[in-house]
Amino acid sequence: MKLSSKSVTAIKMFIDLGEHYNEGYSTLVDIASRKDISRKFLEQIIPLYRNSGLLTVTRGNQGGYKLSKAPNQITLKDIIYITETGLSKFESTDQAIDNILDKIDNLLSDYLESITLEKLIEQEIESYSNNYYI
Amino acid sequence: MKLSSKSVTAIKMFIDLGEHYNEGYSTLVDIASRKDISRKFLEQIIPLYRNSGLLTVTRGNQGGYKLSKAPNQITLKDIIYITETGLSKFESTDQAIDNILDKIDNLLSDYLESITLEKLIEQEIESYSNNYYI
DNA sequence: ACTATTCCTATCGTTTTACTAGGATTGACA
DNA sequence: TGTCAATCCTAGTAAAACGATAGGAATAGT
Repeated sequence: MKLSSKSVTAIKMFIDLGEHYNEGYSTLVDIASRKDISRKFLEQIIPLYRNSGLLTVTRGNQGGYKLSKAPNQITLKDIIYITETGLSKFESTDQAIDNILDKIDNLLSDYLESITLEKLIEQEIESYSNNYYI
Repeated sequence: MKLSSKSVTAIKMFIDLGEHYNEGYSTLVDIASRKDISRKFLEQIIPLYRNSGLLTVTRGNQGGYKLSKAPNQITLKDIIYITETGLSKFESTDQAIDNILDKIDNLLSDYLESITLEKLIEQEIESYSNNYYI
C-alpha cells in the first residue's frame, strides 16, 4: 500500500512540464535529464497519458510533450489514478470490509483532487529554498 | 496501492475473534473455517500479531487465540499497520512529493484509527441482513 | 532525404505475493 | 507421564508485479 515509483516518476514529469508550461514542447530527454529520471522508464510511463487529455504530443523532429491544461487545472488525482491501477477499486470478498475500503478510496480521492499541479510546484520551490538553511 | 490479501485476511480474522469475544479460545481451524480462509495462510499471518498486544495465545491442547482487548478498543489502524509494511512511510526522493505523501499517510492513519473492530462487526451484521432483500 | 523525435514490442532480473508442506514444540488433561 | 490437539518454525514455490532496458519502426519538421 505504497505509491509505486511509476507514480512518483509520473508526478515528477508533470511537475517538470508544469515548470516549463508555455515554453513549447519538452522532449523525453529534456524531462528525464532535468528531473534525473531514467529516459527509458519515462518512455514507458508517458504513453499511459496519451488519452488522458492532460498531455499534448507531437511526434517527429522538434516534437515532444506539453501540458494540455494550465497547472492549476490538473490535480494529483488526474495523474495518480492513471498509474495506480488498484487505487480506484480496493476489493475484498467481505461486505463490511468493502464498505470501509470504499470510504478510504473516497477520502483519498477527495484529497488528491484538492492538490493541483500548481500547488505542487509552489511547494517544490519552497522546499528548495528551505534547503539553503540546512 | 491496494490492500493486500494479507491485510484483508487479518481483518477477517479479527472480525471473527471479535464475534467470539468472551467465548474462550478459538483455534486456527475454527477461525479459518468460519471465515473461509486458508488455514495455512492464516497460520502465517497470525504470528505477526504476537507482540502487538492485540491477541492472547495459548499453545498446546485446548489452546488457541482470543482478543486481549474488547473489540471497541481495537482499531483498523492497529490491525493494518502490522500487515501493510509500506503504509506508515510513503517515500520518494522529492521533497514536495514527500510532503504530500506524509499528509496522505496522516489522513489514512486518522481514518483507520477511527474505525473500531466493534464498528466493523456491526457493519458486517447489517450487511448480512441487507442481503435478505436482494 | 535527413534527422530528431515519439511509438511499439519484447525481454529480463528481482522482489513481492499468496500460498502450501511438513515436521518440531508445547501443554492441558486423562 | 503419555497422549494428542494445538501452535510454532522453516522452507519452498508458482505467479504476478515491479523496475527497468533494448532495439528498431513510424513520424514529421527542416
